[in-house]
Amino acid sequence: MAPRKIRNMEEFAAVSGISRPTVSKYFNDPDSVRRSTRERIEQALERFDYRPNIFAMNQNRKLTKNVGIVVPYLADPFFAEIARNIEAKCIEAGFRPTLYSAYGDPAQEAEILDSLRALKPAGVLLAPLGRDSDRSFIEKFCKDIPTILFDSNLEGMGAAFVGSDNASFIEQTVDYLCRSGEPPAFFEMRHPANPNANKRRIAYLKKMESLGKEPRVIKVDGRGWGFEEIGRQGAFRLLEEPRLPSRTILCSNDRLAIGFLSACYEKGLRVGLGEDCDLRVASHDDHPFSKFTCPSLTTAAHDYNAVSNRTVETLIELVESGGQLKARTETLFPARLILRSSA
Amino acid sequence: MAPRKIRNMEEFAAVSGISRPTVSKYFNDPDSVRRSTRERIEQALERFDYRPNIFAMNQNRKLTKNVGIVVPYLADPFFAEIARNIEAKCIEAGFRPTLYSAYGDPAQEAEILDSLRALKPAGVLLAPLGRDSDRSFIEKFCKDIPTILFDSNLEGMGAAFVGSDNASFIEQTVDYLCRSGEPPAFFEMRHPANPNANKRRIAYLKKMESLGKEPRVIKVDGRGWGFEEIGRQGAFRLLEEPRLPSRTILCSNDRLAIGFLSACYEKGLRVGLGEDCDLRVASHDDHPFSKFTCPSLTTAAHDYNAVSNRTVETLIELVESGGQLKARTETLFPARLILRSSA
DNA sequence: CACTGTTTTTTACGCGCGTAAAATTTTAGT
DNA sequence: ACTAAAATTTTACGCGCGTAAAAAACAGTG
Repeated sequence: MAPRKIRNMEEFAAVSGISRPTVSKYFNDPDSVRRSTRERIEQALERFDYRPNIFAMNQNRKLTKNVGIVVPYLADPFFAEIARNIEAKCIEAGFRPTLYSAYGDPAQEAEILDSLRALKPAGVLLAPLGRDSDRSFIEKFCKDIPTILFDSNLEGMGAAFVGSDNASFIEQTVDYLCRSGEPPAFFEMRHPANPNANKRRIAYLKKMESLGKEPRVIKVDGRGWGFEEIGRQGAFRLLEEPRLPSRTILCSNDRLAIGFLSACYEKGLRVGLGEDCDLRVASHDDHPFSKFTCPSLTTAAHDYNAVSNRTVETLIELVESGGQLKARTETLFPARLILRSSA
Repeated sequence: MAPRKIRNMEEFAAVSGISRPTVSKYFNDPDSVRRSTRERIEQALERFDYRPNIFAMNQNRKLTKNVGIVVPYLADPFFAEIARNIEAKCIEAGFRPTLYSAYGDPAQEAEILDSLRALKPAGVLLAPLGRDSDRSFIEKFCKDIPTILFDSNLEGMGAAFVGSDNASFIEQTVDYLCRSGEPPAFFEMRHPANPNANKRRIAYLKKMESLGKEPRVIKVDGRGWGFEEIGRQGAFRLLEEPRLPSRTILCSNDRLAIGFLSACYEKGLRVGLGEDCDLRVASHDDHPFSKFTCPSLTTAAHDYNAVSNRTVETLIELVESGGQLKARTETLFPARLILRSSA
């Protein structure tokens, strides 16, 4: 017998000896049909390879299984890594995630959300651009589509926020640096796009104060998402000055630090915590490459796994409660200090 | 007057005073309707914000504007970067690209292609996993769906292949290294997943022979996509041996080189081309971070722009010719040598 | 003006499935 | 064996749009 091509659910229902609406119910949720029915469908599924037409499925469904994951810049390994985690967990939970990147452009971010709207997603996991985002646009979007913010928070928007506790990052790095040597100066971009950067600066100032040390903030110019180059140029300018504010530099994030280290190397400066070293450099994020910098970077790590787990768990809650949570929650995971050679 | 919500094309056609089929034609291709008609539609489009329902659109359309972009590992900045380029160019050309990553897993690659099939894409741009790919599966897919391979070739599959000329990479780096010092040993993974790696080894052997130099291939163990770590561990083992095959190391790709450099740094070896240096290290790909390694990496750069342009151009040809090209073409772009400090 | 070829509109149908309501069967419980 | 509850099937409709075919409007000729 030649198992002819199954063209639609009608035909598949026929060959499996079940009515089409029940088959439809099965594909919507396999556990919503009787066990014996389910087995019969799955047997038929092995003999004939049939998949429901996605477009027809979603056309009339109130709620799809689509999930949009939106990040600000996918070519940044940090976001690539967290997107990878979240994507895997969405699939595990039975969703159909699709990945989008705004590539630093607010117009593209808005365009993504607009086309996402058309996909009737069960939920959207959004790591917004931050300062550059069109806030009122995003606010409107969050009201229409169940959205969870992650990584960077926009006050009050979305059903929940899941991210890392910036204060915890700073407290651990500053604490360690102060215990082990000279108090750090804080190295950051003058106009950071990401709100986390501001939280980190504030946390730095507060922590230094609580330790009774004088804070020093170094602001470097530069725009866009080429953080390494910005850190590098900023380091060159800083290192040309007659006196450094401190011989211990705490970068706002690892990508700046990567650039900073490359400038130090080029200048012939030794970075590390030995007596013979000229500088100590530490940072935050535990960027996938921070293990391979020269020297390897002392940093504070995100709990990637916890953030992505919690984000997807919250998504599931949100979907199951019909797109509305009782209250907007903000979950912040603490950092883990990673001691390497640079400080 | 309160412009009430437009629910569907029917209503939009009514308020714009045009028949629905004509409106449908407009959305399919704005130039397919009379100029005056087009203007009337576009005026109405400004007064009422209406977007056709994607699911309903694609359900009956023979050919959608969807394009799938599939890469083997999106958290690898090289693929993130090329995906970014290709995505932008697809949008420019009027397609709706969606990005997928197999994350090194052949099962996931197959799953992506399967779900892509359901999206009736106008075309698929596929950078396959390579050695790990389920070849017969991909072959079947290419027969059903217009597919263009990029970055890494699978003999005879797809309508065309666009990538970089591995021989050109090797010839330039080997040539330069031989002119400027000791001939290089070639450093690679024992079981590279990517077919480009094999082409590079073969090109290395050939080029060395043509220069009358003795080739030396160093193979390091390790699996998966953590190339930096593999390069690093391989370097440690290599550097422990009493004698190196050469004091000039040519890595198969930049990510291995990044790991190699980090091992050198940790061992206290100076890498560069000065008299006082212990080693020279060069590589291939011009990875986004290769500018920031210590020392900065001498490498051969892909012509990202040419590859992504040509890929999308070929896609357009393919779509316009109805999913079939006269002959399968293979386009290879030469490398550009980037001289930095490591060699 | 009639004549011809091209757009546009009208009309009509179908895509593949979700889903609601009513009729029927199965299951669980006593 | 009987009954209420749960699951399934039947029936029927509609989603929003693509698209083919026929009719009508239009533009360009002589």
